[in-house]
Amino acid sequence: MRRHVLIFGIVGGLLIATLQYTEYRFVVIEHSVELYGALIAVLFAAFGIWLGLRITRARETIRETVVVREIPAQAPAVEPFAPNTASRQSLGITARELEILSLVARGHSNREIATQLFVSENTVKTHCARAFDKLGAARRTQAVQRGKELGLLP
Amino acid sequence: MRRHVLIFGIVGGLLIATLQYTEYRFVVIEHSVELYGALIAVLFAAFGIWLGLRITRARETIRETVVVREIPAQAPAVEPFAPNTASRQSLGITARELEILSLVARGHSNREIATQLFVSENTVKTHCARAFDKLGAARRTQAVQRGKELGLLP
DNA sequence: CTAAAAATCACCCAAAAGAATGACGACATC
DNA sequence: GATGTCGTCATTCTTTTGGGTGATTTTTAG
Repeated sequence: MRRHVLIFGIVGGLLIATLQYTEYRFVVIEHSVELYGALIAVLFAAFGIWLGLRITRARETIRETVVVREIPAQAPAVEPFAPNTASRQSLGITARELEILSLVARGHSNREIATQLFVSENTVKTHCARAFDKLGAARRTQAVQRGKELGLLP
Repeated sequence: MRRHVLIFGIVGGLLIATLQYTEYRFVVIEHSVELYGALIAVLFAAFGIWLGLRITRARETIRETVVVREIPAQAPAVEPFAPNTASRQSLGITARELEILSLVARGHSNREIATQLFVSENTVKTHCARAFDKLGAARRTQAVQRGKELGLLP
């Protein structure tokens, strides 16, 4: 959070510096204002996207405590799977760990998972390691197997 | 979380103010290039945030419909399980390959499988590689997943 | 506000897994 | 006898995983 401001400050400072520089450099020589504008545009667009993603990601984690409600459950059609919260909590497996675990179970590599969740591969590995530890698994295939046994995975 | 936006707004405002200030200070030119730049900057930043929100919204809605029912964590009744011979043969997967595959699915390592079947680890790897190829899998977890989808594995 | 829990990331190292070859024998079948 | 499939094994090399440790940041709970 403080880092965001810091980064923003730095970028802003650089931007201003660039502004002044380009002012002296280009404007006098009547260079393209469009290029200059486009540069800032791209810069800020990228920053905006990044910020937007960050914001929504924060909101998603809050959302986690949502719906767990009983339902008639008569249609086994496309079985909407709900992980067994009891065994999950008794093992101390966090929601995030389970999320990664389910992606592992779908056959994704750590790198793929990292890309998909917008985190670093190292983070995925950390989550994996902790989940494996809590499940008493030495391999991901074993973890998946255990997870299914415990009703944590579909 | 929403503080991000707030801070972003404030800093943005400050930036614009600064730009205008520097304009009065430095500019001897008729248009304010900075103001122009800042304008697109803000515009694109907003666009970026909007885009970020939009990108993640799709994922969120999916996530929301997920949780519906708890599943009893009890093991499925001891069913014999007969592997689907049709899809097995149509893929050209041999019995031996399926045998190794099922051990992979149970979470065993190549070495363990090799020991268990009295063959070399290299042999296991070969069988694995061929099975993965026939299943179109790049990883063992993926192969297991596909195998279950196809009814080859319990 | 503060303390605890969770999530994030980095680094190093070792082990496992996988890809790409090539090879050899057993066996069935035509 | 030639052919083809299958199971077996080796070698080399690259990638992926996993273990261990420590650190920072964010979130949550009290």
